[in-house]
Amino acid sequence: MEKLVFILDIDYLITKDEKPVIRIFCKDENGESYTVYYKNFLPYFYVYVEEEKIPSFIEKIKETKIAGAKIEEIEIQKKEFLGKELKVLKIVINNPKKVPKVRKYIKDNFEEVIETFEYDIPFYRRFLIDNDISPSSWIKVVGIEKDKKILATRIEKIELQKIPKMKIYAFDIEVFEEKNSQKIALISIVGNDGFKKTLSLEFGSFKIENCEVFKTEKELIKKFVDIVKERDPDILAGYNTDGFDFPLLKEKAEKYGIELNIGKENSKIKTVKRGWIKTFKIPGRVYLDIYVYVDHILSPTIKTEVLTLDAVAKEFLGYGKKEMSFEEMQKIFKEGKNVEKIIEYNVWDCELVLKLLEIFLPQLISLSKITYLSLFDVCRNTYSQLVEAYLLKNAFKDNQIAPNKPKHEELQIRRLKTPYKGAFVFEPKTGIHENIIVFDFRSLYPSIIVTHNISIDTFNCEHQKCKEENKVPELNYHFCTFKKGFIPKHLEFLIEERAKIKKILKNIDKNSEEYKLLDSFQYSLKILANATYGYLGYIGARWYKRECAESVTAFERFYIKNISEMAKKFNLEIIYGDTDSLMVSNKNLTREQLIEIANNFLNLVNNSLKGKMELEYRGFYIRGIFVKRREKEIGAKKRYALLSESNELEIRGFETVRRDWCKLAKNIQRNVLEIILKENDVNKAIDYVRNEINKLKNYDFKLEDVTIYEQLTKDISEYKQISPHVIAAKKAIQRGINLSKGSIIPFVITKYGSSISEKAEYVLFAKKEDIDIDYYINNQILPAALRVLSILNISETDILKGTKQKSLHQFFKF
DNA sequence: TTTGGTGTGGTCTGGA
DNA sequence: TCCAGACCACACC
Repeated sequence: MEKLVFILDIDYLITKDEKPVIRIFCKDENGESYTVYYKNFLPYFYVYVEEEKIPSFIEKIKETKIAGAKIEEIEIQKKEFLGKELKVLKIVINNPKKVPKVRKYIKDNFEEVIETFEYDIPFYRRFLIDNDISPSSWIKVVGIEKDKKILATRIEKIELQKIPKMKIYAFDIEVFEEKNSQKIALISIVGNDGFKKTLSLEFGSFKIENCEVFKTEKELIKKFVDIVKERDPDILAGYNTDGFDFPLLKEKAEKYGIELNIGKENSKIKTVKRGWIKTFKIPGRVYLDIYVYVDHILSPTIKTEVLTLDAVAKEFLGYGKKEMSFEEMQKIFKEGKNVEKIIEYNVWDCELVLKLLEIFLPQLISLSKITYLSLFDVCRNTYSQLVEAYLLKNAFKDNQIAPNKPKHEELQIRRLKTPYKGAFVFEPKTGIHENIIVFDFRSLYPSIIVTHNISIDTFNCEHQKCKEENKVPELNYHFCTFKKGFIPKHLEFLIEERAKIKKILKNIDKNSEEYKLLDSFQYSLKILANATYGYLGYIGARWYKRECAESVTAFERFYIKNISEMAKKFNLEIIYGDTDSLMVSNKNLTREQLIEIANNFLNLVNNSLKGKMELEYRGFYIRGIFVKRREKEIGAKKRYALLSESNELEIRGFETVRRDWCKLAKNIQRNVLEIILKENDVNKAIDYVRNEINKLKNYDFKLEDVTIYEQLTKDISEYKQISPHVIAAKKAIQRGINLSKGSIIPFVITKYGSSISEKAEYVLFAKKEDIDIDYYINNQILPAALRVLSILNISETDILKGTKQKSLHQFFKF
């Protein structure tokens, strides 16, 4: 028979005779689930042996058992390794689990073995790569079917864009804390098929639809297991379920002797260690913890400073969680009144996860298609791992051998290298400027890599021509111009695919499914393209090449300085610029004149740029402010605010956009910027700040307004300098709060203590009366406000004592 | 074993 | 007591 199916998850089994069977969980067009078994694929790795000793080496290892594994086949292959041809032996063995041992044995026991390669690629990925099958795509399976199980004799990839309807379920657990013990009080499960259920322990009496009450945790967990098995979702998702819900569920299940066999075919969940992070595999289902995806991939591109479900939902959906504090919830549990409210809250969390998944799943699927990683892996990987997976898959296609991951020793060497010189940042012209035009290079780093063919295999080639025509500025490096490098080749593919998709997107309905899918695809391509430069300089990378990363920034400096010189020739004054952007202005020109000149400049620049390089017009700004560095006369880089023509403020670097300043100071600074840039009214700004300070003095504020958030970036014992947030954390830990490396500490500064650190207190244990008003005036509000106002010659005294109005007309032209 | 370098600014720390 | 430098967090691109 023949069957068209969509791959959801993939793993393998080992038969009794120690042979692997690839197992693919999938769905057909009608939404029916199938499991495909495929036996015709064996694990292997490569051995690089001194050429003249190849025959004798083969003789020695052939037909022997090594480290308990059988060698099935040895094949001599010609491959390419970092630009050089390499003759290697492909060693095929019977059992994927034995690959590390066999490899180690061969490496350790045969002198003629120079190196071993590709021994650490997970078997499921090896299968996909070698057969050019991407997960999250359609395949045609040929074989014998019985009870939705297919024993496949052949598997072929099929190009098809659509995605079958999937059964997606989200779950969430709430706990009840009592006498140092934690009980699972509630589990809600919500599906995209309309299924909705809450399992609850007994708390007083309440009646609510779709809720089932249990006397014990044990019964409750059992029911959870039953529901998952019975509803049989394709995808099971949650928010921070790797870190909280599943570890708790596992602990309790073990305690009560319940089997968490919620996988397909009754298989049990497995704990998987990824580095020092634990996660859980549910065989046959796609288990996604979207918090991990947000944390690893989305966090740098989103605005919110905390990654709670509430904040992330607000950013992507426009609405957040239902309101309920932990304390309130515990009180409700304890008193057994109003439990409905918690159930509603808990179910809503699941709904949010489902809603977020509508946005994230297409992205995950796209990334999975590009990298050949499973959805499970894509969801939990970091940038470097995504880039590496993409390169790994393409290495096979190009007959390249992948470099090995650096071992401990190599890592040490790489770590010790001093950082290389990075991007160029202009010193801003301080003050308020009017009529500002901003340009930036479109995807600068990817463009440089492609245009200058920056790659390990093209680095410092022998050709004289390349030395002359593709030399790196400031450095004694050059890159080959005859042969396309491995990295630029595949980076260019990403850029071009993205351009194609963006073109298509222009002509389709923004609300259509197709648009969402393609838009996610182009976004995924962008993520990978932008991460490639960083990957080259990442010490943990297989394709690490410091000189390549160094060359990219050298070209960056060359280009940005070049165009700034050209801009000057056009009578454009350089206000500021950072890495790939340039801000220009000219006091003596009108808006229209300026835009015309800018266009001429842009044309000239783009005509002179080659390859993928392109300068873009980002926008015209009515006004902008650039401030000075603290106690210094020079302009502060990376701190400015621009007012766009649509009257919106774009604020960069200021305290307003930082997490480690209290809301009060941040709001005041933002409003000062608004008043200055929009209304041009300095006196109003001064009055405003003075008034806010008075409000503070009168205790007219909320505790959350004065809360400062800072992260514990290391283990608490590792701190050499005890900062306020560290003290606050220490105090909180003593009082039983669970805080560790990675926690974000909300704290306030109180009156009690001599140093600021001593005065720091975890916000939960502070009251309004404890607040050190002077600290907030002198160390929060005033610095934040004066950062902006001092550029207009306003001083602390002007705000605190000054009653006379400043005449400031000289700063503005009307 | 959490892509890169550049940059600002607060607080602490220890020696003058 | 003062101050420079170290430490630390977080932003920009």
